[in-house]
Amino acid sequence: MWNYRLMNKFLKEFKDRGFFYQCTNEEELSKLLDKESIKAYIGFDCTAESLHVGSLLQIMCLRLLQKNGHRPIVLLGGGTTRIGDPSGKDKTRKILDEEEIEKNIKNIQNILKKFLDNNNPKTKPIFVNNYSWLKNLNYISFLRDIGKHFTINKMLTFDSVKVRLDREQSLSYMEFNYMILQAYDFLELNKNENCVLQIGGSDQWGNIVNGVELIKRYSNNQSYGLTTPLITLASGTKMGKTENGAIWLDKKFLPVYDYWQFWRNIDDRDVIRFLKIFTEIEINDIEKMKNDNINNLKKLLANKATAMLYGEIAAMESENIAKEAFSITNTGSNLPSIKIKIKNLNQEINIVDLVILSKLENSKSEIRRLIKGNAIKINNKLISDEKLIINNQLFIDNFVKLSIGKKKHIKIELI
RNA sequence: GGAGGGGUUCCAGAGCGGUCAAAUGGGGCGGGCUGUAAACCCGUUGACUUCGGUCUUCGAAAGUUCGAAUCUUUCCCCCUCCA
Repeated sequence: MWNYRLMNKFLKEFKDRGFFYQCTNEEELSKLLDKESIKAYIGFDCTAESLHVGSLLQIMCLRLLQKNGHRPIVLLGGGTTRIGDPSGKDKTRKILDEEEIEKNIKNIQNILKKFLDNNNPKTKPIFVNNYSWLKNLNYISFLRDIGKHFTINKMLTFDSVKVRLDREQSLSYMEFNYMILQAYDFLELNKNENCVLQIGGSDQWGNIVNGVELIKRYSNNQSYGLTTPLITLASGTKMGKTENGAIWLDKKFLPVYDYWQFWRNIDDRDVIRFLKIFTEIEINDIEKMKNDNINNLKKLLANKATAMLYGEIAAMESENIAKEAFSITNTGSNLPSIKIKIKNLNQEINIVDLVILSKLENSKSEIRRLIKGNAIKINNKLISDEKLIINNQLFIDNFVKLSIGKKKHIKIELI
């Protein structure tokens, strides 16, 4: 009996770190990975202009492949995004126009490049866009060559389809075809790039298996599928989206400091698990840390995760900003700043209007409520009067520190 | 095609002529406790306000009424059952 100790190094780490959910044939895949350097692909959806932490696990998989000498293929779903994956979706998504998709692809590709090693010729990522082969498909020949390998009977049993049918939510023929197209992508990459493995989230299992089977039937080649679990937070919610918006992997949409804070504020129960998944600290070292001070571990997580995307310096800066923001003795000269024109201040300004200018809040009622709830501070001093007039004298070296609640701190600077 | 049920504030879901900016729960936000955690407790959750009020909301439009989320008409959309 084949056992864990004989497992391939990549696969072992994949499991140890908590990336593993299902595999089409673990033993064979392990042997193959031992024998040669392979190409594996992960597909990314291009419905949004950027990726968010929900995709980070897949990105870590790509890095792990590289680390073990395998070559990742990044498939940007330029074609399939035009269709929309029904998996996990209640309703048909709105269909994006061409320009938007092209823009998204470009942006997403840039993000991925930041995470990957683009220099080693052996493991350098290959970026492909499935639109390049899907756009020219001939319907009749596609049905004859590919369509004949799929039975409706089986397609109807897939979760993505079943859920929609069970709830009597309409599923368009277009979306119904998504799984065939994804299977076809795998076949295409298998033929042209000799790609033998597809990795994806657990919700992609059905689509991945379809690909493996299609390849088998069409060209009698063996290929493999590997899925990762859906990462949830201890609080039970899906990772990646908060009330205030998604945790984007792009500073255009989420400032570096906020990204750092996201990791810094992770639930205690998630810290060790996330260190394994989202950092590349050796597993053994993480095991040893289990009893370390939890807040230091969170900082470590925040620093490592931020450094991976934005570099060590940016991570350090974020840590320093946090130190300032949360210390009461400091007025926080390095805090993120909002610049307002001196003439807007016009000698004096009402506190409520000042907060509006800071753009941290956009409703005056809300600001008044916050003041009543002891949430607003200027230079660390609690504001209790909503009619307070702020004048130049409060500005030290031309700035004031404005705090809303415990976590939002900025510097307002006069220019 | 026939017969019914429904669309309410971020979500779920009450209300069914005035006391409704709309119960309750969830979520969010803020405060307390702490550790920038969890749990728990408290407050808050349309906008503007000279804090007296004012304005905009209950699928859309028109109407009845002193007064409508609540009644009428038309329209749009969703669901259940039958064919």
